[in-house]
Amino acid sequence: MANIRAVSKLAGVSVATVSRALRTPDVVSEETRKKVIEAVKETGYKPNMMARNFRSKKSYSIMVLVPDISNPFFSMVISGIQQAAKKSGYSVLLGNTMGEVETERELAHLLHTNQTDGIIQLSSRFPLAPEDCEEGRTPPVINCCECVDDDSMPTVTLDNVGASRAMTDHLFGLGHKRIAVISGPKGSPLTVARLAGCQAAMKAANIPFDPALVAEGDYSMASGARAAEALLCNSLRPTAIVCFNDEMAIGAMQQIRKAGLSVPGDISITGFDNLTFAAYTEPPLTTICQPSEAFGEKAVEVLFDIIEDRAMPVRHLTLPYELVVRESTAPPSSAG
Amino acid sequence: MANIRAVSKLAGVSVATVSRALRTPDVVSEETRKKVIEAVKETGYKPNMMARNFRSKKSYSIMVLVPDISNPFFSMVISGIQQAAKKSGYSVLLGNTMGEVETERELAHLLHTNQTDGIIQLSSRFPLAPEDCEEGRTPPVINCCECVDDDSMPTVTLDNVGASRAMTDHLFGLGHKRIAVISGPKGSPLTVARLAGCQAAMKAANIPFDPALVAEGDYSMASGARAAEALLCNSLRPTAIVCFNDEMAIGAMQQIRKAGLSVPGDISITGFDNLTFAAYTEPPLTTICQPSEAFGEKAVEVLFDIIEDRAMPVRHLTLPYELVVRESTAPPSSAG
DNA sequence: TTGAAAGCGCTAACAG
DNA sequence: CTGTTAGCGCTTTCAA
Repeated sequence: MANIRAVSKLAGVSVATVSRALRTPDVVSEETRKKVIEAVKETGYKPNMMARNFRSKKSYSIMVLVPDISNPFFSMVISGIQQAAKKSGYSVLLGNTMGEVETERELAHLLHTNQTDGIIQLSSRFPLAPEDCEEGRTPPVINCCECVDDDSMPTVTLDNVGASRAMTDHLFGLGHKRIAVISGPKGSPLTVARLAGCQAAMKAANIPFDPALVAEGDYSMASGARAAEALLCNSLRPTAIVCFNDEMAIGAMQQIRKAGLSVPGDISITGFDNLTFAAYTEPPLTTICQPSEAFGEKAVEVLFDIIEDRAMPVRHLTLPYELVVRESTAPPSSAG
Repeated sequence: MANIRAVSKLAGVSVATVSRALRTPDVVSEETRKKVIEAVKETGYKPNMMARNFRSKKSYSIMVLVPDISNPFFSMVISGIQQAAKKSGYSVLLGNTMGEVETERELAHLLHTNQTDGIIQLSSRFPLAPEDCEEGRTPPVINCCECVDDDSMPTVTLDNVGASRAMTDHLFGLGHKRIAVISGPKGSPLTVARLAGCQAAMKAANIPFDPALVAEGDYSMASGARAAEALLCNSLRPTAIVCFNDEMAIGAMQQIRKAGLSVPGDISITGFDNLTFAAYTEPPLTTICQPSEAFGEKAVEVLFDIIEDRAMPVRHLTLPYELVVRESTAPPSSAG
């Protein structure tokens, strides 16, 4: 492979000039630039990015940590990240963590070995090992589309409280009074936020909150089915179930069918995320649309603010949700 | 950040010795090794991978080109790739191409700028631009889980002919005679292979192949719905539809419901891929299970054979499918 | 087993 | 505007 020296020789200029002609063309004369371009073509020269990055102490890559890449919601966010990164000439390293702290830390370690310039974490944990972050400056690590307990980490997040409140209000508007919830892991910041939204709506509607109507899931379809099964055992059956993601809603719907009940005839179901699949369930799912691609774009912006040490880094960004009403919600049959 | 020189000073050895103690420990004396380890700890030294890679002319990363990362099947394959890559100390660069040739080439170009050591392409095209591959040696580019027309590119693929034949046979076994197909883009190698499987089964069963019963889709749910709509207009309605992926099957099922027909009562439906969602559709989907994670692992193996210039590179690998029978298939109602 | 020294390909002062 | 020069941090001969 031709290197910069070969080009400089052929063009009859110094290597520095070649470098400049390529990186900062406006700083070399028209004539030299032409000679260089010509020589580049002739030699088939491709700059060695490894050398370039090494020299400039930047990898021009960011890493996205994702608990489970086969979750379609995360893939859409990642898609947004990649698009935005590409615009700035960055590439995206994938870090599938399977939710394991150890794997997360291992991957986050790449930051300190100069293999990546920044990290976008899609789950709520701060990924750096304690020994990895004793520096004074803000580490280039941000969170995207999750809630985080400590706010040392910049975030791009949804108005989760507002969204779940809007969803609960939608059900109240249809006449539901006994509303159950299939939540994420209890205690996780995201669950806490969404639960708060539901409770706020109930409070405003003067309906007491019944903890027995909250079943815990882990965002998988199987867990949604299990949780629904538990809820159906309740002496007084709920007339609606708010699920904290679409997968659990899909699992719940299957379980409800198995129990011989119908959606929304007997029970209304709602999801969260608006996966492409949500429009194709039977019945199509009422859900909250998260701007997944925008999440990715914004996350990249915020991260670059830190990486490039900009004066005014945005710390916390909240993106808007949208309630998407489909056929999985309807007024309760035995109204009142 | 402490560098190798700082460590060597503190340990009272040369930088070469530090490098050796870290990379090839068995070649330095027990005593020196200890001194070095100690100094590494004290200084908090982390080797600069950018420098290391630059020096050794390897990026230790591979790139996966994927037409659409939000397709759950691809994400599972990618997950397998990442796991296998990590085992060998490689990281995975993501290349979402949105199916665009231009983007593919742009990304594949990273190979020639030393930003990646190899490419796993998840769609059927050879991704290198012509001007990028005039070398003598095999480019480190392989295909995974797609069929490819020219066999210059090594592949890891499914027995697609066998799988679609098995699926068609399953339907014959149930008594179906009029079987329609919702295929991928016509002419694409994958479509050709799967269609061949269906036709082989039909031929063996002495049932003539009717081109009017093949509707084209693009693997999206929406396209599956459209294709089903077209097929339902057919004067003689099919009793079963073989779809070339699960998403199109899901779209088709919705369309069939909309037409007031039932699955499998009026029409049996089959998919391909066995997405997690396939077990949760209404009714649960009969489909072909592809070993998606194994795809990734094998692909990495084959790619490494090329990257590391092994003597006996495997060129073409075929992985086994599995027929998963669920409730979307049943004997035709008006049998015969 | 270790050290000295060269140099990977490039960028970035600093002079001119 | 351009050339000279000095490295970036590491690995890898080559000698000792």
